[in-house]
This record gives sequence, structure tokens and C-alpha cells, in this order.
Amino acid sequence: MRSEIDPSGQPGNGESTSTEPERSLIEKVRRAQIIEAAIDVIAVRGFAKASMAQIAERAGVSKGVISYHFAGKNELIERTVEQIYDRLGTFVASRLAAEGETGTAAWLRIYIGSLAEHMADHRTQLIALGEIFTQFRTENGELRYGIASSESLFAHLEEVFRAGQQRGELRAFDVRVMAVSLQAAIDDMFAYWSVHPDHDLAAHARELTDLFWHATRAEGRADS
Amino acid sequence: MRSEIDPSGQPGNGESTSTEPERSLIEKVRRAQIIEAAIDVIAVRGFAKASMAQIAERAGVSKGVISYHFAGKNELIERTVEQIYDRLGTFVASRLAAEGETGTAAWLRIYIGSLAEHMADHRTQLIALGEIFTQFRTENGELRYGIASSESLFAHLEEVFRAGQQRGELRAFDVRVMAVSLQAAIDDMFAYWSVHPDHDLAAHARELTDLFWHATRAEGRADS
DNA sequence: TAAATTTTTGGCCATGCGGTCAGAAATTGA
DNA sequence: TCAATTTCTGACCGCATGGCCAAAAATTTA
Repeated sequence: MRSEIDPSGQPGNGESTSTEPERSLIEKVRRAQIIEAAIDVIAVRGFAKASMAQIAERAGVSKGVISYHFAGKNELIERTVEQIYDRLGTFVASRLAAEGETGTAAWLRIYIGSLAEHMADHRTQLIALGEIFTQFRTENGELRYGIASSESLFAHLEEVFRAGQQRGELRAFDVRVMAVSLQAAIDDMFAYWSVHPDHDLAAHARELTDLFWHATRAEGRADS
Repeated sequence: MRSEIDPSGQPGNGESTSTEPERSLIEKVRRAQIIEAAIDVIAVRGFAKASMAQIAERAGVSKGVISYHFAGKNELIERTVEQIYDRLGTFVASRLAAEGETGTAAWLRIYIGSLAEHMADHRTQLIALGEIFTQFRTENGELRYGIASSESLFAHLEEVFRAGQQRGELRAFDVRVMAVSLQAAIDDMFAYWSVHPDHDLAAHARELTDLFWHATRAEGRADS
């Protein structure tokens, strides 16, 4: 998986700037139903085998219905990511907001922990998201949700680290490398859990918090 | 990218146990030529668009030639990975062997550093490998070179960490989580460099060494 | 109720894929 | 030199895909 979320709580710089198109009830229900089917099929059969026909069958409608309610497969996938993504982001942001400003150690614990907690309760979504992030490509062949699109996430993590450094709480290190590595470790925590369902995700999250606290804290500091 | 290499220098548990089939000169030349074309096409156009037709065109032969010299696309891809992989493994193993036993700090530096050094000189191969590792699937839909196939690599890293812990050099931590996280951070170092060619790979490798040394070392120890 | 509109169906299309094959071309060996 | 063998070509196959559309069905509006 790649590019979790921007936990800053911003409304998201997505395409939803101008007025949302009005949707009839049927429209909304069908779109939700198709997205749910897409998540299931992608999680179970893998992104590559999640054809329009498969998704339509799962949703119990004919293939044309998807084309009627979505501009195409790309839009369906992007709306699917958007939905999962938004819920996760809301959850993490609320957890972080509930804590106030209590330093980097607490921030790491809550950030990593809340991501893990939410995903533990939404395994199917996590697996679908992992499939999409690693396989969904734009027409020119680039990963649609690849490292290149994680820039705003990296920037946010960098800011957290830089603030900790300025407070004297963290040692000197390259914040970009730390941000990329933290994200990588989180991504692979989920990827590992995807493959090993019995793996203890919460414990992994706690270990990861320790790992990055030791990696970032200033010399001579005790654990928090 | 996933599943770098087993740096233990073992001959590799691959399929090459029994006697290698004899190959004519033409056979060897053609296979090398086709593998090279495959690397180029995969690196430039992406794995998804690297069809037999594309690879054949790049190699300057007709499509049938590939089928003549390889059992199918799967064999071509696997031989391609094998080639890149073997060279990288040889390089890293020799660097590690040249150092002898000098503790975990040195091991981390040489392991991460030699991977980065070799890949810096073989960017096209690295990108092709990244494409293959993240997209090449078995017939049942699993990633051919995914986390599930990294078990032996994780086991090896765990052993390095466990040895350091027993020597009192490293603090207590979950070696599996540390192994998965180190591999993730290395993978993403390469992935980041794939997307940002001007990124300083050697400096990133040094930062990563620092990161994991701080994350793993026993309390009260100075940097080495 | 009747017309207008929205929604759904299921078949059809062009495209690109990996793989196969008969026969041509090139190479080898006697 | 000339047959045997290896290597190569380019057309062709079956298959699955995403998307399209005319017509049927369902729903809303007048």
C-alpha cells in the first residue's frame, strides 16, 4: 500500500472543488452498491481480475449499469479509493485531534496506532486499497497512487518531524528520508498483515512506534 | 520493490538444481538479447505494457523467436529476475564477506550501502525489477515476488538482529517487525529514487543506516 | 391514464493479449 | 554439394477486456 492519508484534516485537494452534481436516490444507491461490489471483487480476486463483468455480477446488475452510473472503470476505481480513504482519514484525524499537542512520541503512537486500529476493523477495504495502490495505473503507465502522488503526505510527516527537532525532542536527521521510511514501514505492516492474517497488527503497530521513537529521539532522552 | 536478495551467499534454492540443459551459441546469445530487451521495455514502458510483441520489436526479432527460446512469458520474466538478482546478490555477498565480523553497525552500513551502490550503477535493471516485483503474478493471482516469497530474506535479517541482541549490542525488540520494516525502508528508498532520479541515493542509504542503528542499538551506546 | 424521462438489459464491437504453426531461411554436417 | 537440422518469420487463433448502443423496462411527471 502507498499513500495513506493526509492527516491534516484538510478537505482534500481532490476534484471535488466545484459543486457536486445532484444525484437521485437511485443514483446514490446504485453507486454505493457498485463500489461495495468493486471492493469485494478486488479484495477477493485481485485488481487484475476485477473486470467490469465481475463487478457487475457481484453487484447483481448488468455490465451496462456501471457504464451508466460511472464515466468508466477509472472513475469507479477512483471513487472507491476516495470512499475508503476519506473514512480512514476522518478516523485518524479525530484521534489526533482528541490528543492535543503532547509531543512526537504520543503523535507516533496515535498516528500509527489509529491507522492500524481502523484497518483491523476493515480488512477487506485494506486489501482492496493495497491492490489498487500497487496496480492501478494512469493511461501513460504511471502508478495512479504511487510514490509520486505521496508528496503531500511526505510533506506533512516532514513537518511533524521538523517541529520535534525544533523543540529539541528529536535528534538531527534527514526528515525526507525519515518520512519515506516511516510510510514504507506502515505500508508494509499492512501488506504483511494482508498476507498473514494471524499476524498481530496491534502489536506490530506498537513495535513500529518504538522503532521510530528510538530512531528519531534526541540522545539521552528516556522513553516516554 | 520487494525481496532484495539473500545475502548469505547460498547458491540459491532456485529451480537450477539438476543439470542445466546444453545451449548452442545462438541460443545463449538470443536469450541474453531477449532478456536485455525485456529489461529495457519493462523499465521504459512499464510491466503492464511490456507485451511479447513489444519485447520482440525491441530485440529486433519476430515474436515467435521468444516462444522458440523461452517456454513462455513467465519463463522469460523469471530468467530476467534471476539474472539481475544473481548479480546483485554476488556483489552484496562479496562486500559483506570482505568485512568479516565487525558488529551490527558495520553490517547495516555495508548491507544497505552495497545494495544502493550496485543499484546506482544499474538504474534500468532496478526499475525493471521494481516493476516485476510489484506486478508479476502467478496464475492464481498472487504476487510472484511478494511478501509471501520474502520469508527466507526475513529469516536471514532476523538472524542478524538476534545475533546482535545476544551480543548485547542491540536492545530488545521484535526481530520480525524490525526485519520487515528494514526491508520496507530499503525497498522504498529504491522506489523513491526510481521516481526522483536526482535524489541522492548514497546519502539516503547513509541516513537509513543511521535510522536503523538508532532504532536497534542498546541503550547508552555511542554511535560506531 | 398517457407521455416523458430515467434506468436497465444483453448483445456487439474493436483492441490487444499470449501462444501456435506451416513453411521459409539459415546453418550445420557428411 | 546437398541433405538434415536449427532457427526464424508473419499470419493466425481463441480469449478476455472496456466500452457502446438500440431497445426494453421501470419510474416519474403531467
